[in-house]
Amino acid sequence: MPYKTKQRHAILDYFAASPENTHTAREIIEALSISEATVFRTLTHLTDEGLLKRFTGPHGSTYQYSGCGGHHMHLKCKTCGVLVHLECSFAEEIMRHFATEHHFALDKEDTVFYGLCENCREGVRK
Amino acid sequence: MPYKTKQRHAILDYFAASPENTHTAREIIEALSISEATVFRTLTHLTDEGLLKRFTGPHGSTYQYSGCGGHHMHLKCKTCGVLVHLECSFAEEIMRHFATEHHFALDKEDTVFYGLCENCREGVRK
DNA sequence: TTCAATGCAAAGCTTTTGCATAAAG
DNA sequence: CTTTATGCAAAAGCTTTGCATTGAA
Repeated sequence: MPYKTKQRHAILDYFAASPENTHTAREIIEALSISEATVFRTLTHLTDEGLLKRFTGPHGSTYQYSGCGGHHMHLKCKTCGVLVHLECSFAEEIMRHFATEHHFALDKEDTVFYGLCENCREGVRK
Repeated sequence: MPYKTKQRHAILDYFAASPENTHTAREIIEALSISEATVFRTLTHLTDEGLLKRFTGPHGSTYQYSGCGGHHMHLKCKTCGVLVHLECSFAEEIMRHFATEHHFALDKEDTVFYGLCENCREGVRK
């Protein structure tokens, strides 16, 4: 089981303070003045434990608070990065469709829908 | 417009030869003996042109042939990496649900469902 | 005391860039 | 002749690892 260290707490608090935003390892390193090694190791642990969600992009990974740890899909806005938790019975419908029609067992945890949220959609129109 | 070079052709042929598989930059570099710089530059160009699809993971990117270039969602198997093109009217239903119920404009091109394909699912059971 | 976590520095990887040369249009 | 592509080597990131030390249980 993980030890309750000052660093681990600081990092988790940082994410919990803005559950709607994603943060990079670099950002944590600079904001909290914790060593690179510790930040990367802790981010990996927290992700493995399900407390954070990791998004891997072309220029490295970003992480986001996932305190709920629920088994559900997510919607992610390509512009502002906000992550919407999809607690919706329609998810089951999607699962069923892929299973019966495409012989594909969807992984809820890992599936992320990408698109534009309401706010950013309006921004585009302007 | 891009020049028709020997290297560009070789790379595109390599992908076209196995449209159902993903390949890494390193693999291309070694298999075709083309310089790193050229491979990365060409992969970027081909992805921008829509001829390849890029998947970014924790340890680098993988690319897959995408000749069809269609506007549809994809299913990707987490185990074998196979990419299934989702040409299915259910996609419209999903779009509509997210738009009306979640005010979210899904991006078909970028949305990838992750899970296990039929073959790999059977493998797990053994 | 025991075992995990930290920090520092060094190393590993993937990917990018500068620049001279070669090839395509 | 003009413009893009190539190759090499160097550099830039992001992330990981080794090792001695610190701190939690």
